[in-house]
Amino acid sequence: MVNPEPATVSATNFIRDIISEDLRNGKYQHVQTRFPPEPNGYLHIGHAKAICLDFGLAREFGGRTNLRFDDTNPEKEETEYVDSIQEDVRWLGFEWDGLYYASDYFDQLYEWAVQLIRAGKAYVDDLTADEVRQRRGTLTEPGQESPYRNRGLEENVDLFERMKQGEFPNGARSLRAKIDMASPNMNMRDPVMYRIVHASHHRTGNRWCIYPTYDWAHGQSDSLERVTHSMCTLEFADHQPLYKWFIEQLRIFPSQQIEFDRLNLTYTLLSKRKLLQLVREGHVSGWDDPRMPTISGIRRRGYPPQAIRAFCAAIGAGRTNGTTDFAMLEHFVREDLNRRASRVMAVLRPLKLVIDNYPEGQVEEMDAINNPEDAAAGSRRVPFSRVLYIENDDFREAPPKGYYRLSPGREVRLRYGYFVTCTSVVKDASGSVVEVHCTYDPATRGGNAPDGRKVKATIHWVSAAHAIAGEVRLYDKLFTKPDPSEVEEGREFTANLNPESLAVLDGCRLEPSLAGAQPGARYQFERLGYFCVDLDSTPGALVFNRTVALKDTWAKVEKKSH
RNA sequence: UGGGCGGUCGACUAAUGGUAGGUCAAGUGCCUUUGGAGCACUUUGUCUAGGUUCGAAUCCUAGCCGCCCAGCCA
Repeated sequence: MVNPEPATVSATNFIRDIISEDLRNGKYQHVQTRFPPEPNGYLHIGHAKAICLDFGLAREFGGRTNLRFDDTNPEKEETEYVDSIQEDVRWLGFEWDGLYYASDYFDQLYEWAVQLIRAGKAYVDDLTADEVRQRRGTLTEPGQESPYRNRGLEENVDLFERMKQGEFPNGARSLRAKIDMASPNMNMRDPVMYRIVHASHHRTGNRWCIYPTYDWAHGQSDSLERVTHSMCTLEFADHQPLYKWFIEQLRIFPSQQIEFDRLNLTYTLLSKRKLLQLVREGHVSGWDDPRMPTISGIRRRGYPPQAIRAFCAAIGAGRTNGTTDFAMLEHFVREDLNRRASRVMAVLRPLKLVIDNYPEGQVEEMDAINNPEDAAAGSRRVPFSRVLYIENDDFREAPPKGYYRLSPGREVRLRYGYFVTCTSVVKDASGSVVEVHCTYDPATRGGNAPDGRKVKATIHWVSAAHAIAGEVRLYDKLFTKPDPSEVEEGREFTANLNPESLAVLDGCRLEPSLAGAQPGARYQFERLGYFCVDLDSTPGALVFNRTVALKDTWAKVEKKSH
């Protein structure tokens, strides 16, 4: 097979070990997982790691995975996000077994809350959020109990019912679990279960004006779905005792939570809040700007889902906080595209090349291999003629040491064309080279010299008369610092934005086979990088995004000599 | 400072008391009709100090360092 599907998850990780053991010793008979995003933003590469774990591990053990939207906060959540999340999960290559919303469980949650009240385990508090905060205590000092903590059962039930009926304004009262204000675990200091929010919910409309907090809804939602292994990120480890407390009080199905480390990437921000800020303030064109680490952004950038999965498998999952090199992600993108992308020739910064001894008006169709990594990809024909465009970078009037490409008197190979030798240049008034003249050796057709002589460089080209025009967008890192959140006092992370993260090249020249290329199609522009057709393309005006550049040894050498 | 969770090459990750291995990055060479790809090789690591053991990255003790928690966000 040309493109073997890489493993969805790494050969081993501690979560797999736990699941295997749970199945072996009978703690659970099956595997049920869930991916529980809040629909308040777009999914990003960090979520991809969680998705690969949630869906990948369940798939591996013959289990099931639900997609559940944790929509407990009507003020932040929108249908737009629900739609994008589903699209992104599918694009990554996964399909859910059940599609649920935490809001599906609002009635059950309410009923259970009443049950806890009647059991003396929850109470309505009249304190405001500020007052609750003042009494919470600190990391080292216990909190104080609310004066409303011990009011009567019936009064609690009545008040809670009236909260639901909408008798009180936002924030006037809350329902709190009655646990332990002196607990060293802040989550156990009578956490809020319900707050009053008179806001319309994207699914339940105006039916409710009290909404469960995440802590109250999450564990019970898992339990209702019979989730066996509930994976989440490390910061929720402190909440586990609370979830267990609820489950024990209610005597419901015990889901097991397993925390793993969040993905961090160099030069990348993975905070929904900051990503939203980039969008709102117009630093990027939208959630799907190809520079964004969102799934929709990297999709538009041209990253293949297989590459994302291979990357997630490679980084694994553990419990140590770290930061993965962005280069690791790019490696998997290149590795995937190298095997699958068709090669074409495109000249981004055109320089005219005239072959003086090539017959005027003659056109030859040269055979070009579509993908040297995949014989099945076949070949195509590329028109060759007397006037070509070559890459501006591929000619130097005064070549530095180690530069192999074209320069006066030097012979190079035109890929799939002929050997040409530079004879002269034409300059404009300012002294820059605008045209290069050469002669070609007719015996080298296709790029082979019968006499066996070698050239040190092969450069790409397009025939001036046959090339089609196109726009190419060159993307670079969005931030200049490995840790974009590292800023001087009083500055914002936006100060680290890379002003050169986008360079738009107009007037690029593409080989004619690219005419009609469809949005999303991926190619390798030989010697330059991987590019994909952007959504902004129209039939007559192609736009390409640079997905990732090819590794460039020469650039490295040149940089070192400076 | 109370509680929770962690510390293995520069980065990510294996080794589950028995040879510290893989991937990325970096470097060197080979090869090449992409300065791509591929191939070969190289450099660098168990936080510290004690202890248990024939044997410790792994177990114990004590330190040190890092991350998380004081939203009616998730």
